[in-house]
Amino acid sequence: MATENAALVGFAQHDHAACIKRALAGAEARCATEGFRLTPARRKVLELLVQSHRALGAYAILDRLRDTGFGSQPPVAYRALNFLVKHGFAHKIERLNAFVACAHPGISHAPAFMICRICNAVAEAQSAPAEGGLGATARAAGFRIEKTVVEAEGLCPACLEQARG
Amino acid sequence: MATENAALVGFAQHDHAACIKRALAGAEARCATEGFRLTPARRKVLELLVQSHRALGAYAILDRLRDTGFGSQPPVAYRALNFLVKHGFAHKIERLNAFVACAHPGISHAPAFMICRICNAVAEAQSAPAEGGLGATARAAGFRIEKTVVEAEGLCPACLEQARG
DNA sequence: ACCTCACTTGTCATGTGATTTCATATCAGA
DNA sequence: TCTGATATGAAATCACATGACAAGTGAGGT
Repeated sequence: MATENAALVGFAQHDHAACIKRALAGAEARCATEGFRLTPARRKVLELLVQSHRALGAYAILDRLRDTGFGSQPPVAYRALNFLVKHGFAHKIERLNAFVACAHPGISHAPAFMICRICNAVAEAQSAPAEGGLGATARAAGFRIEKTVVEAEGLCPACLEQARG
Repeated sequence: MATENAALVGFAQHDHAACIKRALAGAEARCATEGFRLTPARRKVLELLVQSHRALGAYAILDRLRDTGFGSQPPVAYRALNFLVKHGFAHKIERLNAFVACAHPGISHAPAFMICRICNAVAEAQSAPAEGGLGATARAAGFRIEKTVVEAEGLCPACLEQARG
């Protein structure tokens, strides 16, 4: 049953098994068409991220890689993560020094994140700070924005409920 | 002459000596009225941050502290930095794992930062992501935002000019 | 003046995150 | 098949951050 594999994404339940499959298939397809090499290590790291559906530190990923027979030195994880981030399959959460699978792969991207400070669940949303007040400030200052990090910290619905308990 | 001490703040020149004095006096005043203890170590760290007027890593601060006769273990720096951040005298730049003095102390705060990827200069602006699209998304998702991190990376005016050269 | 409680400091030890370096292996295209 | 670009493995090292504990300092009550 789908509910057995249900997990948290964007703070809502969903069919997780299908979602993992879809994400990996999508990544494979895009790598094929764009000429990227989704090697076993990279694929495995993406799978780990999608599977856990939360922010994972590089060393947590490394542990899981080791258990699966891959190399166990930090660069193994970091190289795969860098590849995934570079091509938009994953994002780094600066606040947590951790990584999440991208929730909207393929779509143009100025991601914003909501991070629960209790359970560390992460939901991805869209943002466009460079088009708002910050963009105007930057233009006025002569600063050219190339990339933005937007991360909101707070309480996810579940932990909020818990806290009210 | 003021220009001798001129330095970068918000990508613009200014009278740095006066600015340092003002920042420290302001912090002292606020600590006095609110009952915080601006101890020598804390004051020194704030001074270092204001003086350098850029993002400093905790260990860079620690080095300077050591040279000035303070303790030389990491917690010395981190404790002072935590105090300063907690009370709004400084901010952490998540992207750089570094700290800057607050440019608008006392004023209510949802800071946004512009970070030059070449020279690491940092300018502080105001933001209100929780009141824009992200706020709406969060409300819809049932997420309660408590704090936001907004950091734009790009090129400051000087480095942009350099790059065009 | 003295006590006491809360807070601050100093230091050691350790945990966590990330990169440099160099040798080796694999793949795609000439 | 050669070659250049890219990917991997492994060792070492660097950078960032916290836990734990003992000792010192300050403000308020008695």
